[in-house]
Amino acid sequence: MGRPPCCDKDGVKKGPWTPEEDIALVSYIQQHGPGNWRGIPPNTGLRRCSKSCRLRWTNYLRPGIKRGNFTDQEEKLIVHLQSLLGNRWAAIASYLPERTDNDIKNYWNTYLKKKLRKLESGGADSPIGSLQSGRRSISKGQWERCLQTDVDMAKRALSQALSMEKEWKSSSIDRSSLSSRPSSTYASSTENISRLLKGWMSGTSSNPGVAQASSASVRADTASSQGSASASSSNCIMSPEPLESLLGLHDSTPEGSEAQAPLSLLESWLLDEDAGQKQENFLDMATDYM
DNA sequence: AACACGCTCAACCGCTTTCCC
DNA sequence: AGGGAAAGCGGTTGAGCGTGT
Repeated sequence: MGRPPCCDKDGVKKGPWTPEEDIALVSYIQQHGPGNWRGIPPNTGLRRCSKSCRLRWTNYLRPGIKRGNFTDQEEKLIVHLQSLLGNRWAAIASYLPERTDNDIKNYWNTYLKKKLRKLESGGADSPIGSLQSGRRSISKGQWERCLQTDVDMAKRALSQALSMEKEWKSSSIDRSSLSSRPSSTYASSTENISRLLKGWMSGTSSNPGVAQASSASVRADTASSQGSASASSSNCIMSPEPLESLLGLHDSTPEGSEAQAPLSLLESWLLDEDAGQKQENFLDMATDYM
């Protein structure tokens, strides 16, 4: 017999979250930060398991989540990364900080997979099609080499990302600097949650690290939607700052350009429609930074 | 207007990995 | 070192909604 499900207890609620539950969860995380998931149900009175709380936060309530249609650039990035990393949605999501792994997974399963299948059977007149057909057109030997290169590439990119995260976590970077995130497109199912988070974000951006304790911080004001990302990295391999640099979300060039250079190259490589052909060029350049 | 069908996406399940004692 | 608990992750499900007939 396997371990019983964590939610397999009497009185544990399942199904869609109510606005009241969302507010209770956000209020708690506002005070204590994300992470101590098992402490949430007993301390908030929520009749949810810790897993459900974590999922609700990371997939829905977390500030900075972008909802709505994926852009062409995001689509291409997902296709590239999926071909590189496989179905490692959390790793892929780390390159798209405003998207959740669940969103990307859903988008892939419901749309991209079908689109690619269609393109494979039909023509390849889209960027994705050209990417895929370009991949297929290379010889077997080249393909095997590319495959190995892909694996190496992914390893290097991920190990670099991980080392950057360590630096970020251990450093005393003012997390409020992350509030340079462009105006958030975050949207919740309820106006209440949206307002709550707006209030929270405006509060923490002026006083980073110190959560505004009262749940009365459900503010109706239309404060700036600039957010503290201190709580938004729970499912990110990379820190938000390098990610934003990677994805061109910053206008300015941050200091420490040695770390930035390979990532910029990675970005151009990932978004390059002739990835198969230019991969080696990238690798040559990338190894100069290793 | 009513029904059937397909699509989307939030949420759950179960397995794996990581952490802590 | 080993075992248990918690967290993380990917696959899957199903309710709700939109669209076509």
